[in-house]
Amino acid sequence: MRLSQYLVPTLREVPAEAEIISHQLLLRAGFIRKAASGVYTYLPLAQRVLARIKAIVQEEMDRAGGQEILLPIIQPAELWLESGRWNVYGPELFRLKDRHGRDFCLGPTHEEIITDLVKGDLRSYKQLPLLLYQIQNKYRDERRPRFGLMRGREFIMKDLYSFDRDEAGLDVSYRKMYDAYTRIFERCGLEFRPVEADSGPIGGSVSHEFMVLADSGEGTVVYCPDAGCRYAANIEKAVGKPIFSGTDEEPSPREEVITPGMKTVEQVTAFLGVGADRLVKTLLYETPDGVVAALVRGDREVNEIKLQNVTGVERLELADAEIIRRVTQAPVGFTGPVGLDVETMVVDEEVANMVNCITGANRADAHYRNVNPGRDFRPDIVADIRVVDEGQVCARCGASLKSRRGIEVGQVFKLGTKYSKSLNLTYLDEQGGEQLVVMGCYGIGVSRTMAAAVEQNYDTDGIIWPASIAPFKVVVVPVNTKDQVQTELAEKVYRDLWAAGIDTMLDDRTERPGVKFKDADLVGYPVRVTVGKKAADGEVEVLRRRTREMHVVPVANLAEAVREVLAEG
RNA sequence: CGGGAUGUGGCGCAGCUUGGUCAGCGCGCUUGCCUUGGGAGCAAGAGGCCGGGAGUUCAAAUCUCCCCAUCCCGACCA
Repeated sequence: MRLSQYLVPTLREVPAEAEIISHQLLLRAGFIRKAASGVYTYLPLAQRVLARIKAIVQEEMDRAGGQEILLPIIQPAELWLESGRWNVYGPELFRLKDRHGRDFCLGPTHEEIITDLVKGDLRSYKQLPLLLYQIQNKYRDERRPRFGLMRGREFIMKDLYSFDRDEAGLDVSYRKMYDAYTRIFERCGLEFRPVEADSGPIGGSVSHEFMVLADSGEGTVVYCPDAGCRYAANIEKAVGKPIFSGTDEEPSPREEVITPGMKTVEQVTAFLGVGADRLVKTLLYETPDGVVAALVRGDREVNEIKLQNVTGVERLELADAEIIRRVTQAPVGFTGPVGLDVETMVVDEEVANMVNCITGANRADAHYRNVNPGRDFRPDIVADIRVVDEGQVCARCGASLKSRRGIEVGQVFKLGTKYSKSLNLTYLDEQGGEQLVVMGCYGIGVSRTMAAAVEQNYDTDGIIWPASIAPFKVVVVPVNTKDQVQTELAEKVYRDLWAAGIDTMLDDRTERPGVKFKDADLVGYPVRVTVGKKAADGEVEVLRRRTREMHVVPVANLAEAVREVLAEG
């Protein structure tokens, strides 16, 4: 391609709307333009990067036995009504009507339509396992689109669905996908980590997320630094070793202490001169099934996802002051479990084993000392409901946990029979018996992966594409366009590189060299071939974008030299 | 959906408090000259219903009201 004719509208200044690096650089380097909030046009360079990522995904899906299909983006409401998600999905579902007033939606995901497809054509165990996938635009009317491609309303995603005859089959499919994902992100040149994840509203038993490590990530990965342990989980899911405090004491009689205006853990611990680990925080949550109390140690936070999982409630919202007053007869800050009347009392495992702890007294300006679980209050559920973050202790090996920010680029789920049961997806086994299909689903955010790659590969001058997904591997820059020797050699070099099978851009614009160098850095071609003064001697410079290592190479050896640099990523 | 902010040539912004002389700056773009190893210089140009509507006024980018769009901060997800 010739840059003089190729649409790469680079910007010198950072567009005001872009906050994070990938958004800024993709706009500045001429990869994307915004069409509407959370909706982007992919210009030629971006389209090429996406094509490379997709190709890697396709190769690995096919290698694992996947078969690619293309599903409709416009989906009829009937399927969604049948699965119940037409109402459950809420305002995030893009809905539309046709001219007859019939309801449709733009697919945010494809479980319904693919299950419907398989239901129609799957009869026998002989057809299993079946792995079907598609790569296409998906739509979610996000509350708040942000960070450019990271959280768009239109985005490109790969989804694979696995259909197996039993759990053992699902295990095999899941493993295949897990391995395929590892290969995909490795091939994309990303530093990532597979982590245990909560399966959330999609449901199912086991789930892993693939997180690209980057400070701009919206998620947090908690991991064990011990090389032999390798425990890693999303903070939503992470478990730690429970630490029991004060267990060496004998239970003492409960007593009330006056704590005027002491509403926060800090205030109470400072006032009473004890550590926060001796306090119990009691938080009230409003749910469709009534008020839920959640008890964690004073120095812990409640993990609402864990809480939701153990209580099984559909929604969960921190209670407001009015509800707290109604339930506890006290203002915010003095809630405690003693004599508390709630629908469900969930107690963190650390709290359940505490001796002589301090809690609110459900009375303004008062706390209790020497409260003892079991004796002074009775938990309905004892479970791990606390946030486990950096500094806590690894449940497996006892090391001190670390955490990092991450961008979720993929997630794999074991769905089991959740969907096949509700949609009655069955097959006939060898005995002619009807069996539920066991399913899994596996997603990769393709457009998000492109953005994540930028978040991880840039410097002050621009993007540094990993060679495997770069839009072009090489840019050829003649320094002086008035110098015929240089321009002719650049043309030859350009043709030679293409002939050698290396995707190359020729910067044939009549710009001064500085402009072309700046653009080359910004766009992020992994290799720059500079045709300058040494052109007369048949020599050019090969510059590696990432490290700025440069060597002078005779044109005859150029393709080989370029390949060597590219092999380094 | 709550909270905050912003909308002025392609991009980045000033002007708004104190209505009039206010349509302006830098970058980019076009043409010419010049220059050619890190976003050069000179000169001449093109380009804007000041987000939209309604009002106030002799007069509105500027004041008022309504709407729209966009971005940032909090609860969800790839």
